[in-house]
Amino acid sequence: MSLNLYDTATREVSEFKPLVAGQVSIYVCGATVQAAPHIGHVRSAVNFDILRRWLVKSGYDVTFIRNVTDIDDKILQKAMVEKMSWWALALKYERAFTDAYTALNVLPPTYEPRATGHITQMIELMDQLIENGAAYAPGNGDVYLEVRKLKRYLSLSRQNLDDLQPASDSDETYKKDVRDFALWKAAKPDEPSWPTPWGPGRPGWHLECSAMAHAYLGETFDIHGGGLDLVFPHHENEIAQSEAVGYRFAQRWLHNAWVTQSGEKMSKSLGNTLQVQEILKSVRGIELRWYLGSAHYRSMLEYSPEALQEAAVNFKRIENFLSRATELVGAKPTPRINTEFTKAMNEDLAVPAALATISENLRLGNQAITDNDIAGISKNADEIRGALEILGCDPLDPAFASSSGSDLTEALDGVIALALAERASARERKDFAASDTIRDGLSALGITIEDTAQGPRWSIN
RNA sequence: GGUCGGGUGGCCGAGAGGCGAGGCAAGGGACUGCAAAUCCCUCUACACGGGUUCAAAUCCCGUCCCGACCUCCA
Repeated sequence: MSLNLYDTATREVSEFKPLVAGQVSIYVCGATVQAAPHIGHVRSAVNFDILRRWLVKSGYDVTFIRNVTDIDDKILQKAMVEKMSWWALALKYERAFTDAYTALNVLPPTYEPRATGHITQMIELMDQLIENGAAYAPGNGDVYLEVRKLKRYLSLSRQNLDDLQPASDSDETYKKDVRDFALWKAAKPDEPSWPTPWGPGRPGWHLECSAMAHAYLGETFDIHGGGLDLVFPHHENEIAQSEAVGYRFAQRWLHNAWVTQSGEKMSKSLGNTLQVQEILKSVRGIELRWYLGSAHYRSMLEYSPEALQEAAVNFKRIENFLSRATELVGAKPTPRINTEFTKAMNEDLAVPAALATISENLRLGNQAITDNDIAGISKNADEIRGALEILGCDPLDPAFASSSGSDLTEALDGVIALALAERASARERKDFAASDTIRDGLSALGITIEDTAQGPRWSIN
C-alpha cells in the first residue's frame, strides 16, 4: 500500500515517490519569531509532525528541516515597540515557539537553521543570480529578483503577473518592475546589517528559505511544506530564486489550512489570535494536539471553546480505556497499526477517517472489557496506541509524563484506598447514605469513583 | 480586477456518482442500591434554481452567501 499525497503545484493527489528510495527530505517553513505562537502556528507544526511520523512509520529515513526566520521587518519593528534588541526579541519568541512545540509533542526537526546563521549562503545565492542575469543590484544596496525574466513565475498560485495588484509600497524607484521583489535590503540607519559586495544590508523575506533548503537538502528535495498563506508570495519567490540559479527545488508542495474563528482566519492583524500558552491553561498539551490534529490538514478548522472541550473529553475517554486496558491485561499496550488506519493515512493523511477507526477500536475495546475478553482488550488497546503514536497523542509517551511524581501517586492511592474500604463496608451493610457521603466527598476533591466488575477505581478529573 | 477555497443534521467533522464515515449533544433501553463508566437502539443532512444520468451531497450551468491571497502571515 503506497502513500498518496496532495501537491499544491498540480492540485492533485498523487503517489508519493521519493527522489531517493527509502529516504524523504522535507523542508517546512517554520516561524518568523516576532510574537508568541497562536494555535494556528502550532496547527501547522502538528500537521507536518503527523506527516513526518507517518513517513517514519512507513519505513522512510526522514530528514526534516524546519527553519526559524529570526530577521525581518516585523522583528525590527517589534523590537522597537518592546524596547529590546532585535536579537533578544527574536530569541525570546523562538523559545516561546519551542516551548509550544514541546508542550504539543511536536518532534524536534532534524535540524533547525536560523536565517541569520546563513548570510554567507544567501550572498552566494545572490552572487549567482546576479551573474546569470536573474537579479540586479541597482546600486543603493538593495538586490532585486527580476520577475519578468522568469518563465514559470507564479505557477504554484496560478496567477498572471499582470493581474497582480501593484504593491501598496510600490513607489520603489530602484526596481525595474514594481513586482520585482527584494532579495536583500540595504540597511537603514540603526538597522542591523551584514557586509555584502553590494553594500551593508539584511536579508529580505524569502531568500533565507532558498538558501537554507539548499544548504541542508541540496538542489532538489521531496517535500516543501508550510501554511496556505505562504503560497504567495513566499513560496513563489522561493521557487523563483531557486529555479533561477538552476535548482530543481521542491518536488511536491503541501500546505495546511488555517484555524478560523467565525469563519475568519486567525491573524495578528485581526486581533483574533489565541495564544498557545493561554489555551494550555484550560486543556493539556496532548488534548490541544488531539484537537488541532483532528481535522484534515487541508481543511479549515473552525475554533470554538466548546469544540476544544469536546475534543478534550473525547480524548479522556480514550485515555481511560487505555489505562483500564493496561490494568486488566497487566501490561502496557504494544503499539500496532491496523489496515484501516493505514489505508486512511495513506490517502493524503485522512486523519478524520483514521479517527473513525479509533472510535471503532474504542467501542470494541470497551465491549471486550464488559465481556472480560482479555485478547480483545489487548488487540484494541494495541491498535489505539499505535494510532495515537502516529498522531503524536500517545498518553504513554514519556513526552507527556505527568509532573507529579510516582511517590505522590502511590501515597494518594493509599489514602484513597482507605476511603474506598470505608465505603465498601458501608455498602455491605447497605448504609448507602454513608457510602455516598464518601463518594461525594472524594468527588468534591476532583476524584471520580467508578465501580467496575473488578472493584472500584479512581481517577483525578 | 485576478487567483483560490468553502456552504453537509442542534454542533464539530469526513466523503466526492449508487450502499447515510465518525464524534458530541438529544431521546429510549441495558447494567447499578443510586451513580459514574460502558454497551445497545433511535432521530435529524448535503445553500438555492435548473440540467446530465438508470442513479447527484458528489458532475455541468446559473444564482446567493461566507472566507482567503494579491509582496505582513502557519
